[in-house]
Amino acid sequence: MGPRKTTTRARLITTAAELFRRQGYAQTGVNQIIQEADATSGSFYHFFAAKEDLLLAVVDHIAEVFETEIFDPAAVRSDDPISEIFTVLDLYRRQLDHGDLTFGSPMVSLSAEMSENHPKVRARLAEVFSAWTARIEDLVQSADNRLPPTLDRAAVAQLVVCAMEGAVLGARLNHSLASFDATVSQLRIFFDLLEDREESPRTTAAPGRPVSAASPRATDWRSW
Amino acid sequence: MGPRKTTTRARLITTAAELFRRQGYAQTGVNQIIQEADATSGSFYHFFAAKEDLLLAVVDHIAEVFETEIFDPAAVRSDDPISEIFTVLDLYRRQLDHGDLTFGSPMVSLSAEMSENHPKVRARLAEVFSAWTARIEDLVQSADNRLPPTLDRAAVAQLVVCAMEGAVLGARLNHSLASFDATVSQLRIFFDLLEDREESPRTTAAPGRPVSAASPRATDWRSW
DNA sequence: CTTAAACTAGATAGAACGTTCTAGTTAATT
DNA sequence: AATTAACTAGAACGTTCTATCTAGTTTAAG
Repeated sequence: MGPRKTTTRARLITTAAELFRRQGYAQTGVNQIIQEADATSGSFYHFFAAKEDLLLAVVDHIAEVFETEIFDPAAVRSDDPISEIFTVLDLYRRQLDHGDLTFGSPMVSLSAEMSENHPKVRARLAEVFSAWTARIEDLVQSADNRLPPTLDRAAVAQLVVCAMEGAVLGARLNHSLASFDATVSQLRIFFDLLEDREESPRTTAAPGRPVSAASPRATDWRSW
Repeated sequence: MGPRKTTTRARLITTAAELFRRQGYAQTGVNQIIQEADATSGSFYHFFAAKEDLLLAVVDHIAEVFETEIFDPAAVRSDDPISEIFTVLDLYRRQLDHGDLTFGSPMVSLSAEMSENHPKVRARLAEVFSAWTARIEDLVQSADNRLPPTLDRAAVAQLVVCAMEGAVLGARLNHSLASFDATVSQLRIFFDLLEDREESPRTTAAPGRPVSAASPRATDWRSW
């Protein structure tokens, strides 16, 4: 057998990732991918049985890039778990700016586009997002002693991830990172407030919370 | 002249809105829209010069539905501006459930899909989101006296909208409203914390806020 | 050097796409 | 009833799409 060290497959994947981000999956033709990756349809269908298989490879590639470019560096350069969350957000932010006045992440674009037409891809994307949320949740968990005990760690992590993804959508739409920055700044304030609480808890809960029944009282946050 | 009371145009728009939500714009063919709306290509191109013109009509339709089905009812049934924000979120939530185990809003799907290929549509979508954010910001502004004066009203509104849109993405992806609910619950806590502050302000700021330089001190929030 | 697999090349098939076209029908106005 | 515009109908056009096919080239192993 004669395996060959090749870059064609990799070029197809990275080219496709960028095109999918900019134009979407359906609006990107195989021919365009082939052209911009300096390949031919022969090569393409040698490596991928169908366009959708390339898509799956792209998703895996993105997930990997996120690990090596965002989560791992954030873990290295941060000691404090909460500031690590914001390091993740900052590193993510940098990935959004593509220099050409377009912003966005292939994950967000693909997540919105993939529907019941592509159940396998949808499932894979859900997995990746789930893993991200779990990583954030771990970080929240690590800051345990600084946060109110009744706080739902998983829910906080989901707010962070949802706000992040929504902010990416805004950045893409407005050609600007302004709403991303505003969103992060408010998350910062949220965490600050959560931490402040722990040092000086209130003795009474606020009256009149219209929706959430039986909201936890502030005095329950810490047993002292 | 003989104008005719017709429903064909409306049927095309609502059918397309639903198909665009489920499948995306590019993946939805004109033929499918025509079929499911019980129309023909003759009718289609009588009302719309091109597929993209239908898309613009769909976006306008969605914006209108949001006004009449979400923002207006929320304003009617709420007296308190902050609870009105959460009424909006709750009414939005109901729009997400389509009964067929698929969740999502056409706005989010289209926003992610529309790229530089469709600058006119992108601009219109940005307008609509901008209007939503402005409405939320107005509500935050109305709760002025209950919130810390240094709080950036626009930024809070952007957090709410971004979290909302990100949560829609999550709901779509996971076939579940769980992450939407979790996100809203944390927004609730955020607002509660902001309001609590006003009633029982702390006398010292928390130490060690890693990113935000010159964070406002708690004692500045209210002059008393 | 031989051989076989890995890979490349590009023409082409066959379906789906958005759109156009001509012809016909419906409904309001006079 | 006549007229005219609004609207419907569906076959057909040209393009673009994904995928296939046959043929050729490169690479590594024996």
